[in-house]
Amino acid sequence: MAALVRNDDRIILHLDYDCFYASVFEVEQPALRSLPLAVQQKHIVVTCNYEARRRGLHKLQLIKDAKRICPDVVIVLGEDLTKFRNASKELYLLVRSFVWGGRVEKLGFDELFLDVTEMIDYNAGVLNRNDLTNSYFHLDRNDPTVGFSYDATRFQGSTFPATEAAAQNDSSSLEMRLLVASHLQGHIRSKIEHQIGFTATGGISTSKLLAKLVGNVHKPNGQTTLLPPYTATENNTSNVFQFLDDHEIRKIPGIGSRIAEKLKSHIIGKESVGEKITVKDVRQFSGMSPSLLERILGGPGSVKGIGMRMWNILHGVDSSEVLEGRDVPTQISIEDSYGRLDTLESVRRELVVLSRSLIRRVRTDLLDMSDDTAPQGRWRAHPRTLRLSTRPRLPADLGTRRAYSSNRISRSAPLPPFIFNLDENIDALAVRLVRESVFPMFRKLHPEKAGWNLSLLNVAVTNMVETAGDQKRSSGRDIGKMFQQQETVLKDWTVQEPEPSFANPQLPDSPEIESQSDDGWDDDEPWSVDCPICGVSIPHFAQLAHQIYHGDHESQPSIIRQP
DNA sequence: CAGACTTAG
DNA sequence: TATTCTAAGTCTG
Repeated sequence: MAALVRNDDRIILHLDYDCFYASVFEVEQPALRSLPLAVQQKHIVVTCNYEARRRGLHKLQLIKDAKRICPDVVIVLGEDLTKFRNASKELYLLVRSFVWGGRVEKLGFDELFLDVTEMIDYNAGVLNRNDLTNSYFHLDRNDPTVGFSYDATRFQGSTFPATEAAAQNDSSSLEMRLLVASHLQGHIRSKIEHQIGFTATGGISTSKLLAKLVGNVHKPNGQTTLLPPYTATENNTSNVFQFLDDHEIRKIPGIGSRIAEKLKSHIIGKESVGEKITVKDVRQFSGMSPSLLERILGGPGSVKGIGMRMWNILHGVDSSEVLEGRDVPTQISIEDSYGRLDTLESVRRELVVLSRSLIRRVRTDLLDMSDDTAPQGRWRAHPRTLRLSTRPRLPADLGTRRAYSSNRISRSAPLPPFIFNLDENIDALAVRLVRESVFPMFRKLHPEKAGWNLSLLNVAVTNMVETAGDQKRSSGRDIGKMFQQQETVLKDWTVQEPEPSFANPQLPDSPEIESQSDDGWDDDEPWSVDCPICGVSIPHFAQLAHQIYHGDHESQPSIIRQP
């Protein structure tokens, strides 16, 4: 058997805000707290509060079923994610303010991973073992008045297993470090509740995998610490195996429907329709090994090294790091779904609506307003690529049993830079973007004029290039990368070509674009462009003056962003 | 790189 | 089973 190496030196917290979308409405309108509340997107309940769950509602239920089961349910519309995104950001910033080194990773809108190893090792180190009951947790190394009192003779919240074995008094033991961490977790959850109004569920362990899974044990508004021992000895069984073994494999993070199906059919055979299979079933399967898993799960399209990775996960081993939050996203996308979308004109109308939202989001998420020298805001990054995705409605004929597929198709093209013009109104920018770029891409994706019917449209910007001078992360480290970044940004700024360098996707027979066939983008207004040194938006006529102001790049004549 | 696929909430 | 509205990451051609 391969050696089992578990890394127990890290302390990881997982936080999950309880029924997040519903809670956002409850915080906004506290009267909703005592009522059954469901959040609707299109024809389904995407989430509901616990009062609604008590009455039989659940996630991803049809609205008509929800109303039938619970006629007095309060239904609110949640298709616009803006307020969820804002609440998520506010919570993230609060939590990050507690964690040394800002080691906080977001997973979706409602989950966080915290690497609190340094805080815990420091605080376990200053414990007074003669008076553990009156301990003090230091939230600031340099200011001893910042922190909270706690009782270090007991865990805060619940544990798994529920009853502890013999307590160890050694401050460097894993048990003591986890105990201290459970009090930090409790403090953070209480701040989240009292300062912002959300309850959250917490998990405390030594990896993202175990912290997330163990948090599920007491939901909602609870927290659970996975107790040692994490490795089996002659006398004790490992609590990690104890905990993991009864989990359905599909519930393990990293095992999705695809992998679960493959494992299932290889372990219990093909004709197993609704059956469950647990971690123990897989782990104890005859001949189980990383290489057997590699044979079962490998093959074309699957990730390399998947056998070893799955073997580790099934043994509770996860060495993945808590990644620091990024200050710019890698993509921004807007989508909507439709019951029926089968004419060019309706598609064009919807694409304009989506593009408007997209440009609004690009402005709110990519514009840094905290720079006094740029009153309109300074671009933190420029996306360079535009992507249109659609989901054609499945042919209804023999459609009951079709293979698994994501069923989305997409086309990408360079993003025309005029959308960064802050003086232009968003409606006009959206109409132009659709006319000159998105709609031509649609024609490329669906060359036939009719005969299709779409259930989804998605417009996205990707391929972000960060603006020079935007510190990657507050720590300001990794100077080499910043210079490298600056170099790649500068490379994008070249002397303007006489010809428009990014043409419309070539559709000679497209009547929609023939009116402006040969003047490209730079027909009317001069674009404002962004200085690669300081990021400010410069009108065309002021570029030379701005370059002289910087001196750095005075050797470059007329700079314009190349697609 | 573009496009499909997988996983996640 | 996907259903909603996203976001990230990996693989193949």
